[in-house]
Parts: sequence; C-alpha cells; structure tokens
Amino acid sequence: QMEVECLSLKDLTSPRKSFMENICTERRRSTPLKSAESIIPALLINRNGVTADLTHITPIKHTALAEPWTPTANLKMLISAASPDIRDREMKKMLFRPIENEKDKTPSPDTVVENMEVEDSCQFEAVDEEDDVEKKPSRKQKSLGLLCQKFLALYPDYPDPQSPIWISLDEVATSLGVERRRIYDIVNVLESLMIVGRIAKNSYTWYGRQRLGPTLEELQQRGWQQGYHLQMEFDTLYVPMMFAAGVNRRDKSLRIMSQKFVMLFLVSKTQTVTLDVAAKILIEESHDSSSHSKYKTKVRRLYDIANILTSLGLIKKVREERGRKPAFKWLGPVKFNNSGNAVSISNSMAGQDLRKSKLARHASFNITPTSVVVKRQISSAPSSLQNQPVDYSRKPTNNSAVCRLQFGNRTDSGEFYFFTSFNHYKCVLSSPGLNSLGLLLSAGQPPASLAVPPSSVPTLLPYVLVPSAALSHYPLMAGSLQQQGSDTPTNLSFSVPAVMSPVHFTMGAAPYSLTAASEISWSPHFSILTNSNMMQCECFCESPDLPHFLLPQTPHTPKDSTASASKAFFQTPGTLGSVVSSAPAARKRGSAQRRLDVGHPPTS
DNA sequence: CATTCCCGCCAAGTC
DNA sequence: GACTTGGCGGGAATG
Repeated sequence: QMEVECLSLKDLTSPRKSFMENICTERRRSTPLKSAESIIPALLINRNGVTADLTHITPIKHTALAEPWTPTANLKMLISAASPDIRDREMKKMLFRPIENEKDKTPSPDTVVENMEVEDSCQFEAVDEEDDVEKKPSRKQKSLGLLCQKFLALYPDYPDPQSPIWISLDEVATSLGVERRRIYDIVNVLESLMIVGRIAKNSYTWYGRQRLGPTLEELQQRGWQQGYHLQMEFDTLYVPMMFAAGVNRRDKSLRIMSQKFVMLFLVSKTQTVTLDVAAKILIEESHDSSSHSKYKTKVRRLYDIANILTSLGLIKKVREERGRKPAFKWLGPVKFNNSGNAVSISNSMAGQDLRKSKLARHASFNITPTSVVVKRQISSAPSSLQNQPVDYSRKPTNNSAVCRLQFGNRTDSGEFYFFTSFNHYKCVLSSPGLNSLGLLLSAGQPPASLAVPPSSVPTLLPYVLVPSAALSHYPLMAGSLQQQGSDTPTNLSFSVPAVMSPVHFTMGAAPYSLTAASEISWSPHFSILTNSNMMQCECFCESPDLPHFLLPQTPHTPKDSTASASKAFFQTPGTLGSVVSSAPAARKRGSAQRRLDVGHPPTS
C-alpha cells in the first residue's frame, strides 16, 4: 500500500505543491489507514534508538520514499500529548489547515467520515475561513515559526533524560512536509538553546526544554561578560566586542546569532530588544566590516530567529513606542538559581525568592590603583571611579557569581595570571589597554591547594593567563593599545574563560559542589597585577576559606610577544557548551562533546 | 510604500 | 565527488 500511495503521489505532485498538501490530498483519496497503529509514525517508534546507529545513512535526497503516514494526523496526535500553552491557541488556528487543491468537492459519504476521523483538522479550516476554495498555502502557513511549532509538537517538552530521543532531520523534514533547508534553520536555533543537540550528520538528540534553563543562564552570563547590557543601555556607546571578533569564522551562523540574540534579552534591563539594536550589535561584532547590506541581511535573519523563538514561547512581538521599531519582548525566565536552573521555569516572572542564595550576583567593582570600589547592584552601570571604602559588610544576595571589575586608569598591556582555588571560573578582560578587567567567578569546588609556586602550576588548577601576545591577535585590542592618550575608558570587552571544568558544561548534572560553593559564597581575595608599571589592584572578600584567590605572577615583558604567543593558553567559548581554542587546528565540529583541549600552563 | 520573511541557489563543509 | 549544511539576498506576500 505504501508503494501505491507513493506512486500516486508522484502523479499528483505538481512542483509547487508541498508534500504535506499532497499527502493530505492523497489521503483523502486512497484507502486511509484506519488503525491508530498505522498512523503512528516511525518517528515515534525509533525514538529510543540513540545508541543504535549513529552512522545512520541519510536517505537519498528526495527519493519518492515518502512515509506512508499522514503528517497531520501524526502531528495532531502528538500535539495533544505534548506540551501545552501557545500551541492550542495558535495551532488550532492555522497549523492543521490542510490545503485543498481538490476540485472535486463532492465528498463521498465515506470520504467525509475519513476526514472526520483522520483529518478532522480539516474542519478547522472549513469553519474558520469561509469562502476560500482555491487558495494556495499562503505565506503565513509556511512560516518558520509555525513550522517550528510543528516540530516541537513532535516531541515532548521534558523527555526522560534517561532515554534520549533521537531525531533524524530527514524524517522531520518529510514528516513536516518541507524542504530540508527549512529544518536546518529551525534546528540551528533549537540547538543554540540546547533543545536539541547535534550528534552527527542528520542526527540530533532531542532534549526538549530540559536544559533550557541552564542554557539560558549560561547565555545570560555570557551576555554580561560581553557587556551586552552596556551596549544596550547606551546604544550610542560604541562598544566593540573583541571577543567575538572573527575568532572563528562560523560566528555568523544562525546558531550563534540566535544565542547572541537571546543574550541580549537576558541581559536587557527592560527585556525588550529591538531588531534594530540587535542587528547593529551583531554587526558590530562580526569584524568583517561590511556595510549596509549586512544590516538588511542581519535583520532578515533576526526575523527568522525571532519567529522561532516566538513559537517557543520565549519572546513575543511588541511595538516599541518610540519610532515604531519592531521589537520583541522576552517571556522566558530571567532569574536563575545558581545551578543554572531557571527559578521556576514555568512562571519565571513570579518568585524571586533568591534572598537565601549566598552567592554573589552581579556586583560591579571599580578599581583604581590599589583601591577597590565595590558596588553591588545588578545593573552594573558604570560607576564613578573614585574610591570608596569597600563594603564587606553586606553579602551579595544574588545567585550568579558575577562581578565586574573596572580599573579606573589606563594601563599598559601586560600579563595577568589568575589563580583561583575554585575549580573553575571565567574571566573577562575588558577595555583596550587592559585598563579594565572583568571577572566572572563561578563557584566551584573548594580549594585544593593554595599558594602554588608559579613554576609548578598544577594543570588542574584553574587559572587564566592572558599574555599580551595573545591579546594582539585581536585586532581591536591591539589597535587600542596604541591610543595611549585617550582618557575615556572604551570598555572594549573581551573574554577569556578560564579552564572550564568539563563538569561545568555538563549542564544539568549538578556538577559543582554547590554546597561547598555556597558555603564559601564568593568571597575570594584576589589581586591583579600587571607586569608593567601601572596598576595593581586588590580586592578582598570576606571568606576566610579562601585566603588566596589569585596570585600575581612574575610577568613577561610585553615585548617578547611572539615567543609566548605560541604557547598562549587561550580559549574562547564558541557555541554554547563548547570551548574553542584559538588554534585553528584544534577546531572541530560536530562531535557530541564539543570541547577542545585546554591550553598548557605556561612554563616559566 | 514598508515590513516581513519564504524560497531556493549555490558555495562552503563533510564524509 | 556526492551529499550535507547553511549564507545569502531577491522579490513575493502582507501590513
């Protein structure tokens, strides 16, 4: 029967008609599959075969091997079982709107019955719209967002982590009746949020919303690292992002864009982002300095992403009062607990009961030589550079251990060695002449050993080394080193994650020893030292447990840059959950664990 | 006309 | 070298 259908399908297939249409049409004609079993798609059946064949061979392109089941019926069934909200509303409206191409509107009695049974979705159509007999799919019905909803409807929001769901892009494409190209778009943004994960060519794993919270938190932190919040607040302030600048060329992918877009929301004070701003920021980042056509393209892509995010219920479109610019508002969670789970994912806006959290949140330090100004506030508005007594009395009350540091003065380039007793942290250096520096601390495991002699840096000891040589790889940074005269801290930002402990990226799996971490809270004592003249900063925190958070090192001379360049230990995050080394050779793509080697500790 | 954004060409990337 | 991915922008649909 399958073959018969396929054959007749061929006949029917006019180039313009979508697979879905054909199927719908055809289904009505041919003998329908009556039993529920028959309707259940193979998709459902081979779900659990994750381990089975990763070498799955992609079916040849559009071989006429269309699946016998009805996509719509399939969808409908799944949807009813799958996640709730938006779906019902939007879905019913148009999702299952079969497209009629049939001229013979004289249904035989049993055809009617079939329609009722199998494709009663047809009914929506008939009811909703009055007189559309001869209509083509209409643009809206083919939107990425809608398509994404269909996609989502195929799988559970919170699948059992124990039994991963394997996805074949082919099957999805076929099942949804669209060309592959479209699936790529969707999958890319889904991947950027870890709703799916790439396994191999054509195969993905479905995580659903299981990891969404942790992922969003990660993105939020990265957003801060990148200073996105600053950029958004003062859109006049030109804040080029070093970090993203052309390190790896795949930075333009929809996946990355999507992440950045999301970061903007998560970091935005108002949680609203206009496409205009987003596009500009994103353009700024791609160091391939191109012009206006880039903007147009960027916006197009943002629309694509926005549509998908909308269908995920993460954002909604709003009109910005000023100037009527298209804008989107974040609907998802913005507060997370420190293990990365959204604080009440389902209704994020609600509880902000984070008071108990002992971890710091987003403090902002301003550091002038040998003095520290601590400001505890969420929105780290650039604070005055004057000294204030460090206020140790108040414990930071928020949950993500983030702090931003800014040197008050310009400094020269130099080397920074950071040692922490945590087992990992991230570090952000910002500003041109290294005159400012930001740290993002993630609570890790309790200190193993402290006061390590420079020469014998344990490999496992988390640290970051930022040799000036490495910095010069970054055009912007290098450039800014020249302008010695300028007073204005330009706030270039550039981030260097420390050794990310693998656990850190095993999202969800309760990696850090949270207990310990929250006990110590984040209260390290650290100091920062550059090699050259200037600046030496200190910051103390109250934790008695962590006497040395950071040890200044004997610096190299900034001059002999080339020598140290090669052994520069340097990492930048690529896509989420990955660490991409700047060494091109180390790049790798598509592995399940996108993780690259950790740099070697420098030998003194 | 402006805003959205689908479509599908075709060039990179992979295997 | 075939096949998979996905950048990209024309131009159609929609507002």
